[in-house]
Amino acid sequence: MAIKNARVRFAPSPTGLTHLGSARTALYNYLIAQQSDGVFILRIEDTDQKRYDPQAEQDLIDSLRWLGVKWDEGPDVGGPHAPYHQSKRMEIYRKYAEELVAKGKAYYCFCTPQELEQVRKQQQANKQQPHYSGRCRDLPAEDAQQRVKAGESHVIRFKAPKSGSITVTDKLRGEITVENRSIDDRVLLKSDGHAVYHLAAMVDDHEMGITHVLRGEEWLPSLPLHAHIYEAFGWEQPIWVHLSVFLKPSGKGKMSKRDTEQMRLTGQSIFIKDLAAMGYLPEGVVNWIALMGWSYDDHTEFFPMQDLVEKFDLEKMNPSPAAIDFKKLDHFNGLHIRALSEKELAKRLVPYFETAGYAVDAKQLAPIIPIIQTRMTTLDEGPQLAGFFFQEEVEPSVDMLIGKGLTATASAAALRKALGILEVLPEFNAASAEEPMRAVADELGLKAGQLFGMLRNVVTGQEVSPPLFESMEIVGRETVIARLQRAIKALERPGEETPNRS
RNA sequence: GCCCCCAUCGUCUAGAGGCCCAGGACGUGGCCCUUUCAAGGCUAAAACCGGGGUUCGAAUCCCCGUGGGGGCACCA
Repeated sequence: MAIKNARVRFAPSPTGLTHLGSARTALYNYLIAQQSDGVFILRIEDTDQKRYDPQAEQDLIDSLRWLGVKWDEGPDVGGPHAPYHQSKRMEIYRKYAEELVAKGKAYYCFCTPQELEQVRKQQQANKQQPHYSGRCRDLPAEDAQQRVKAGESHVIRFKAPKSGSITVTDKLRGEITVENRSIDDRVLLKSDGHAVYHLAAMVDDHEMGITHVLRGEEWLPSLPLHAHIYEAFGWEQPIWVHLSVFLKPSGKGKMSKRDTEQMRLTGQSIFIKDLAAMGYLPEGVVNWIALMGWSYDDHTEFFPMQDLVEKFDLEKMNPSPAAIDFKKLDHFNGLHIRALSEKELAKRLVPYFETAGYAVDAKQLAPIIPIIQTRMTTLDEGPQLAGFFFQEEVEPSVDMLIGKGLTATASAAALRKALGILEVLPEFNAASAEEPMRAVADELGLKAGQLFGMLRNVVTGQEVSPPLFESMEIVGRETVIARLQRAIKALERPGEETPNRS
């Protein structure tokens, strides 16, 4: 069932780095807007001035941009419902809060935080669900008005019904019914004049014409409250969709702050920013998180963004929590690396070579792409794999230069023989070098692998490398010869007569 | 303590009463390809939380239990 012209929003509270959970919520919203020819709004929920962090907001914008999740309206791009920072919409919330007071659906409360805290403690001690005492709930309107005018510090509280029950509908879970007496008289407007989430989000969603609210599961318990607020205003509710939470890789519980730090130490992270630095592709990350909680029924798992836009479907979402699996991210990242054009991959590799200390451009990278593309799971592996192409000199240990089951002298002799032939080869390329080298091995009674292994170490300086002859061609005859000569010299130094591991 | 949500291989999931002695993917083991490492191909092991119902028939519906998760702020 296709949605048309959805108006959706992602409304984070920038208090820390953007992580996978937020990214997925943003992604799903974006997909719905895209596929329905709708509008995706980015709204910043910064009504808690103590916790708001401008750096976190910048990180949010960078992370979303990097992922390719684009918004139509938002703080940086503007739009018909500006401003998009809730801290700049105070008067709007005040007006609506007063409206509820006038309707008898909310009331002024003069209880101090200390008083509330005390009551709460007592309730907890009595093993009761902490609820507002109701002390100001039935204050005569005149008196309350008077005290407000006199400048007495106050908040506005919602007057939740005390009897009966309410039934709300979540797209993934169906109808949820709760007793009204379990719903508290929550604060809507704080004494500092800022609205609380419960008011600000409802007002904005209504004013911005939001049709589908996709948000984290942690909001599910307050959904009945939100439904009551909508009812109090006489507004029509949006379609509510509560996304399951992400669990730790172990599947045991939500990621705690300590967990995330622990994870970063081991080279993994749930922060988008880190993932980018670690060499993951936005395509890989998007594909990965899209499939945590949603699936497509023909078993397809490879999804470029455009396909997600076409295929994503709220009906196929899964309400149960999902454990994060970084192995699967590696898999998707590899898939997307291989799906990149050679030109594009070269371009994306440049920064990783730069941070590894190689000053190369995409053009210099171009020839090596075909031989490294299937060998990478993350972009930062590029320099490890192919750095030797750009090094003046490689530094294999003497041990590495000795062929399997050979002595140093035998190894030196073999390399010398190979050198003699490579020097005079009429053409120096992968195709022309392989056969003669096989012949050399034959002649010396060596297995091809024995000789090739030595050559690999000599030319690349590493035991794991891209294919040998292709590498030699790219490195070039001159450098190959120089590296061979150096290796032979190292091998012929006295005292190296022990046979190598077999 | 109270409220809410969830429950299929180790993990992500397919499964909307017979198509399921449960399918795919990741990971793991084996084989093939191969100069290393990958990629690719083939293949194997691996799950319906438990108990009651309903029904001719239940992974699928209902109830209870258990387990897991989330929430109970002038935070979002």
